[in-house]
Amino acid sequence: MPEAGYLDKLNDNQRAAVEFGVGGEALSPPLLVIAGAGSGKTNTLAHRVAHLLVNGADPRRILLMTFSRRAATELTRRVERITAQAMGTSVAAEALTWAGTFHGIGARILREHALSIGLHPEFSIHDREDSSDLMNLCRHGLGFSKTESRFPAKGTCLAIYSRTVNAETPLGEVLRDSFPWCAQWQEELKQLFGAYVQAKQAQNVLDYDDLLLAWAQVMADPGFAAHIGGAWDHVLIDEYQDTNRLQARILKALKPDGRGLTVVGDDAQSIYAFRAATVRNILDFPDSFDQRADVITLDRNYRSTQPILAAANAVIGLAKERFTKDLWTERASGPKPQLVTVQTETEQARFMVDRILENRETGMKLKEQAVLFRTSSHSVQIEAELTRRNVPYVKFGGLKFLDSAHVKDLLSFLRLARNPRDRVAGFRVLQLMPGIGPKAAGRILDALDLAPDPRAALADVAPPARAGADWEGFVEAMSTQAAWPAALGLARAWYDPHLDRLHEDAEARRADLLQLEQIATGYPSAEAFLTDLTLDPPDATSDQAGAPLKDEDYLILSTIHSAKGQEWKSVHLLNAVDGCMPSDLGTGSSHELEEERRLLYVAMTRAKDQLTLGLPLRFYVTQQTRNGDRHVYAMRTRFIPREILHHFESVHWSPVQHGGAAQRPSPAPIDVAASMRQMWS
DNA sequence: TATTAGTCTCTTTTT
DNA sequence: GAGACTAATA
Repeated sequence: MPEAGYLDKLNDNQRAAVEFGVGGEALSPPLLVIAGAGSGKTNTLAHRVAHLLVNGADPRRILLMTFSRRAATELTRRVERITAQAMGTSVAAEALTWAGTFHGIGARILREHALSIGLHPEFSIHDREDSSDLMNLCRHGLGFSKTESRFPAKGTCLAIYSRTVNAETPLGEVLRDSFPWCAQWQEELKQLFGAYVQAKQAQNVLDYDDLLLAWAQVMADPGFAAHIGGAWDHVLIDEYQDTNRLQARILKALKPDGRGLTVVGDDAQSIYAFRAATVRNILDFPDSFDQRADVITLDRNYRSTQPILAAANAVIGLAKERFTKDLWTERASGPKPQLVTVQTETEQARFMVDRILENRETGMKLKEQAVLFRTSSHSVQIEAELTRRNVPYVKFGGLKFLDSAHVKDLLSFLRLARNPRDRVAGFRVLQLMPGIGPKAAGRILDALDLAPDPRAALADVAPPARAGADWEGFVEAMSTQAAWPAALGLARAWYDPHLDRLHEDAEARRADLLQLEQIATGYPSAEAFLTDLTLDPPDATSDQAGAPLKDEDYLILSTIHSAKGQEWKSVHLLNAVDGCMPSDLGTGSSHELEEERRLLYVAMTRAKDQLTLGLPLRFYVTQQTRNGDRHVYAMRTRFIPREILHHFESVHWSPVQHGGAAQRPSPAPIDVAASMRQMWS
């Protein structure tokens, strides 16, 4: 009998979730764990996996699907620790080979079985940007860019396509419910999507949706489904409230009777409906198998103090529909969350940074604090203030490393070298050379398309006169077969002169590319590198003020979406005003409005000890400049109405009382320290 | 045909 | 304040 002491620290419900159905003769019946914010969800899930291992489960036959790769890594790390404690020897985390996101696992399965399901094993994966570029090519090809009244933009087309696929809903319904202003284009869109799918197949590429769609489609074959599903005894899914119908269908096909299946989630934290996630998945889960799934609820919160939790409960308590109970905690002491009224966003930024540095003086590290916001662009003011006062920070969400032009250029070259039929990559790369525009690029790609061996055909292509010497270098770089990771060095050597010509700030961008090469050396192959980079791009861009070193202390800035699953001692939420929370784009249907409410709830429940909501009375809007006034007078968010205001402490702050607005605020202590260190480093 | 300058619209959250 | 499309120019 294995040592069971490792379960002692769990509470009764957590323990029930961990031990449910483990150790019996058969696989456990389906289990749904409703885990409220801060209820020890990850810990419970990790313990359940560890408990399975301790009871003899084979780690290679466990499938763990989480929302992000970061979550998967964290989970496997904890499993390793717990098993080490329980069994003395550690089950190597590498043995848990099947841990990742739905998309990541899908990509892996499709690649492994590519030949038997009619896919090319070297297919490339398009990220959203690439996908909308391809959609745009199709859109032009069909002549929809020249319609009399304006045809939906490429991004909108892709969003509509993506929703029909992920929600498994007919186009007509999607248009009616989510994109009513595009409803007149139904026939054209249908035609466009047909062309888009054809283009993807001809070019040997899959987009994000295909990773799920193709997976789901091969699972429709009972023999194949049994083969794939039989590879795992236990399937555990985290953040189940953020899965969509397509994902639910895959899950059902993997484990038709639900045995061995565990899903964990919290309907109050469902914030990805815009990506076709539906809370119905979690609500309908118990009844979707012959044997009804058991439900275990974790409602004890270990994270936040009572006043913070009370305020969060009050906010979510006003939701129209709700299925989980209020959370409770024994962390009684602590101040109420503060609602801080300031005049402008600039003042808000100044106040927040003051508060953050005050906290730091009392011993709270920057890393233990975070600034959260609804929209990536809301952070510009605070970023400026942090830079001015020399406070290091890292921003999550918003612009990614991969979104910058130079990184995309280089990766496109790499992709084109692997897969010369990848038209999006080709279109981009060719136009980097002077004298080649859309027309010439299209002509060259057409020639490659017709050739049986596109790589060889490249040498025969007549280059446009003006491309000249650049063209020769390009053909040479394309036809050189280099081993990995030397191939990336080769690509960079090719790109280098173009970088100088195209960008003013070539030096900064060159540093990014060097960093990319560093990352690349950690991967065994170009495929693995490109796939990983597309499915799980690095968050931070390096051109931000002093990209902090790993061991240095830095503040976290994050969108609320990217803050999922995290926690900090002190959380500062920007712009708790109507128009930002809820976003004025998200107030269309009550459906969307409820999601915005949950978003506020998620933000508030990230805080352990201190929660501050900023309330600028006036903020600038970039919208509706034609109406003249560049700013708007804001109201407190509608999600904190007067009835629940007593859960908060209202504060007015103005720079005059706090050191004076006229004189320059004296530099913060950290400023001095940092610059002194810099003198000698 | 490529490039540039100028006018227009739309602006979230992410795998 | 950027991307998309158009018109004018090299």
